[in-house]
Amino acid sequence: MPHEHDHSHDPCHHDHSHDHIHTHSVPNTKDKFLDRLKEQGFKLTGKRRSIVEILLEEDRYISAKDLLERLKAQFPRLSFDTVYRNLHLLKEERLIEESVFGDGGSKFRIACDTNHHHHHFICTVCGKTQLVAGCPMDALQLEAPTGFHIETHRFEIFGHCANCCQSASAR
Amino acid sequence: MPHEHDHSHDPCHHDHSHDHIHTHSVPNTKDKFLDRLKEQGFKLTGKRRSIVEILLEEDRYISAKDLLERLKAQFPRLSFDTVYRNLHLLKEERLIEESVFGDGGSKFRIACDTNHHHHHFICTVCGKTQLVAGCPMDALQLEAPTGFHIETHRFEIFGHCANCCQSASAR
DNA sequence: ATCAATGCAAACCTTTTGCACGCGT
DNA sequence: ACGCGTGCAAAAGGTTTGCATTGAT
Repeated sequence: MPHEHDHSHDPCHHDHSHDHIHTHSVPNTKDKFLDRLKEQGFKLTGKRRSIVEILLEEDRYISAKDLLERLKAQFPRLSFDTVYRNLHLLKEERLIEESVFGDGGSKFRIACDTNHHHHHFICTVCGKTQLVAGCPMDALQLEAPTGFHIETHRFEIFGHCANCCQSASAR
Repeated sequence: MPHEHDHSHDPCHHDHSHDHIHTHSVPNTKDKFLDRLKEQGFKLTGKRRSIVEILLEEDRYISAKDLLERLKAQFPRLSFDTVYRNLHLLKEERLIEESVFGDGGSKFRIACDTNHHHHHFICTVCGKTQLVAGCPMDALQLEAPTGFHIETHRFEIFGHCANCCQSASAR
């Protein structure tokens, strides 16, 4: 199982520019993501590449369904199972972020920053996000209830982004 | 449709103590909830009563499934559809709160306070909650991205409550 | 008597799983 | 050649809906 490779990161790693150059090309970032997978011993299949590429291009929260739809153009026989399997893999490798939305459905976006803890403004129309400055766990000087052991927290601000506000008023 | 009754609240409303007195009786609160439904023109069926009662007794986040299970004792032929229909109704009337948990499943709890905005510490084991003092939207002096129109936010702190910490270490 | 509430069954949607085959390494 | 990755099909959850019946008012 490739998952079990050690997580020490290769300090001497350069970005190689090769194949698959896209319109909205994201210079080295893409390779950084793919290399990370390779380091971990995962195979770089065309589908896996494309999922990373699309998520990078989109740069917003997107559902498995929408993602599959985009991928179908390239891989007509692709189905949900593979998409989910890859999304789970990418999430475990911390290359993407998942958020469960109000309707109970999950959406995924490329990791904004693999190192820093952060929260998002999220546009409920298009899924675009923007970073929130600060974290409530620091800002609120809260003391946990006696004996309560904090594991995680969730903080998200939902609304319409500038673009989607426009289109809404232009209606 | 009773839903369409006006939402002006009756200023002169007293709690009547009648039928259905329970072990963990929650004095007037229960009637307050039921009266609210009656005011809105909804029928007070046995099932609806019981759902409110159970949610009041539990006083924690509980899944539709767990709720159904508890109700089955009293109403063996009760099924999910009715539970969900009632949960939706209660949510619309703001008598209960819903939260989508990490696994994508919804859980419900009796409304803590119909008037005040609040956030929760939530025990991921038993669902018990405790109020968080303050709201990140106030604490963080954040300015929304230009043109971003904030609609809602979500802030929840997950972990193990004192009780569930104990049982875990007692293992 | 009326109309909301319920039971039943079935549909729906998202996500997951088993298994045999295909493909990246 | 090895073993992960994939397609297919099917199952699994959780939630919703249509319709006829029951029941609260």
